[in-house]
Amino acid sequence: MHKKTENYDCVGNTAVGNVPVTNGELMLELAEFFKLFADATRIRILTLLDRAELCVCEISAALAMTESAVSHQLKLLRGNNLVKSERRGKHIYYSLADSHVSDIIERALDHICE
Amino acid sequence: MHKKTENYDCVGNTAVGNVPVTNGELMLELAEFFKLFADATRIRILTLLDRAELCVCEISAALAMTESAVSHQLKLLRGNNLVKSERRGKHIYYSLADSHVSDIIERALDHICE
DNA sequence: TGAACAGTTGAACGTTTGCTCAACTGTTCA
DNA sequence: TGAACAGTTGAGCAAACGTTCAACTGTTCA
Repeated sequence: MHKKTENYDCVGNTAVGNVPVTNGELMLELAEFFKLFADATRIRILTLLDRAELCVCEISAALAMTESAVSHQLKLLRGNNLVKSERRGKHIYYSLADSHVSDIIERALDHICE
Repeated sequence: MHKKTENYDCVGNTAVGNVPVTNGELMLELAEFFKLFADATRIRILTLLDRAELCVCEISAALAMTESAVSHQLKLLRGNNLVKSERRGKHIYYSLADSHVSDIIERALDHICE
């Protein structure tokens, strides 16, 4: 059995998009970003919103989930600027904040479908 | 307080890339795929391998983690065809299985860096 | 005003996840 | 052969996660 070994001094080395690899800061940010897509509920919400602007009760109906569960996920997505919201009367309407979002999902679909 | 409501019949409706949205099958597969990127250790491994083919001990040294921890993650990545491995003598060398991988990471970086 | 609807929030929970540890397999080389 | 190196694996554990539940805020409309 073996233990932790010394870290390379990789500062200055670059990889994907001229980005330092082994030092965690940006890599952690990247992982946090992918986490937003790493749940079926959130992906379904994002894909719904790519199709149309929807209020919470429409989303929860479409997904057959409680408004509470959906609201928790929307809060996460909103907090990370993947979606934006706007109250109109009784309803709060959500839509994608950014065209990058569907872009990234589409790219992943390419991979999955060979 | 409110309870679950009825599901829309969304079969046939399409969104991103002509893909049904609310029925879980593909959305779940998509989420599973993003989960592979949703961890700093795995992202760092993938980004390292995008730069060069490396054996486990090199990766574990670069990340300052035990070979065991790295090996567990490599097993996951290998099982999902993101990386491939090849034994040469004492060492087992890993490399990216697919050019889509760095493509997807690069796209996410675009988003993060505004 | 107050009842009903729409949505949010925090605590509690069961599940999933990532690492550690120890034991194991496979390869080299003396 | 056997010791040393390289890597894998399963069990165990702590932390993170997603849903539920109940209580709350905000808006409408009669």
